[in-house]
Amino acid sequence: MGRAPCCDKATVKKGPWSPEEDAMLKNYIEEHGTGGNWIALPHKIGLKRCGKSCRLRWLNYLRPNIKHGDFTPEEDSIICSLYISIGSRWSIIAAQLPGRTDNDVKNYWNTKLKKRLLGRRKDRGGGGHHHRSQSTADDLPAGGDGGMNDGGGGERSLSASAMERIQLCMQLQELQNPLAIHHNPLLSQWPSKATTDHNHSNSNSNSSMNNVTVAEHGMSSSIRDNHHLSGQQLESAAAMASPSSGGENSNVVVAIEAELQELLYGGGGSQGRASGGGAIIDGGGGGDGAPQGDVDWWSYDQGKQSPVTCWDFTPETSSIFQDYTTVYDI
DNA sequence: AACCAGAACAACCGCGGTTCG
DNA sequence: CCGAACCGCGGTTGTTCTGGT
Repeated sequence: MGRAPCCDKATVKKGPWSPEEDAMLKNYIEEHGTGGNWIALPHKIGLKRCGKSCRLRWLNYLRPNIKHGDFTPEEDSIICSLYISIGSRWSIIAAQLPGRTDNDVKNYWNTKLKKRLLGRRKDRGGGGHHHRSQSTADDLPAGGDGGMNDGGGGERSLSASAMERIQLCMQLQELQNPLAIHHNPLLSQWPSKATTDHNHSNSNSNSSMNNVTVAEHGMSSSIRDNHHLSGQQLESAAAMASPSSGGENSNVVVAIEAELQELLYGGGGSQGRASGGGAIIDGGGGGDGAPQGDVDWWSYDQGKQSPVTCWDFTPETSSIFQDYTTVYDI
């Protein structure tokens, strides 16, 4: 049974918004608010638009204090680190970037950062570093080996973003220590475990056994319950990020933090950056391991523009990030 | 100057989760 | 408890812009 369409597609206008439509929507919302019902909103205003379209337009474009373009190195760093940690949870990532929307972040990642990070590997490949695990986006095949696919086609349950994160993680780790990836039990187990967890990802009350894996890594229940991270995502985030999951993985995180700088800004680039070398994930030993030299961008945020003051940093997201900071021992 | 390819951005689509009657 | 309506999110597509030839 299909879902009923949210609006009559024959009568609603599609495509780019005109300045007049923008003005109508903006004026109405500023005067009356959304009224809690986006579907009814266009009818009240007299717009021939789908309610979803109105909502999107408001959130991504018309809302006050929206920033467009010119992502700073700090923002780059936040996006990359969070993406590696939690995957394509653009709304959560965007919540850490004042004035940025999830759509903006997503576009920025897809068009720039991803290419900068993943694309760079190919350059390296030609430049003398030749590694065992070919982990570029193109190279990771359905039947790929290197321990990532555990016999029975584990890749079936891995999303593209998950694969991407594996690639990034492997790539970064290899840069740090070409041998380490093959000795990381969590990474080598991950596909099969993720498959198991993924099958139960929606049952947060019954899949206690799968949650054990999460609990072992210290993931809080509120993240799991409130934000529906799949077992796969939790697993990857926890495996890569949790300091409690073992020193080896902490090393991975440290490697990621360090190598992000190299990947993003080139060799020695971190030297010249005022900040951005910090870590969302302070894997370096339980909170003491603040990155020396560079300003960690969490401190930067807290000192100058705390997430709490973000324009869309709601109490809910605040609590979520409380969880993250707890989990990741930030 | 014209054309083309790739990049960047805006918007749409469909799905899962939540709420409410 | 169930189903419909709604919300929010992530993925994808379409359009516009920009740089190169």
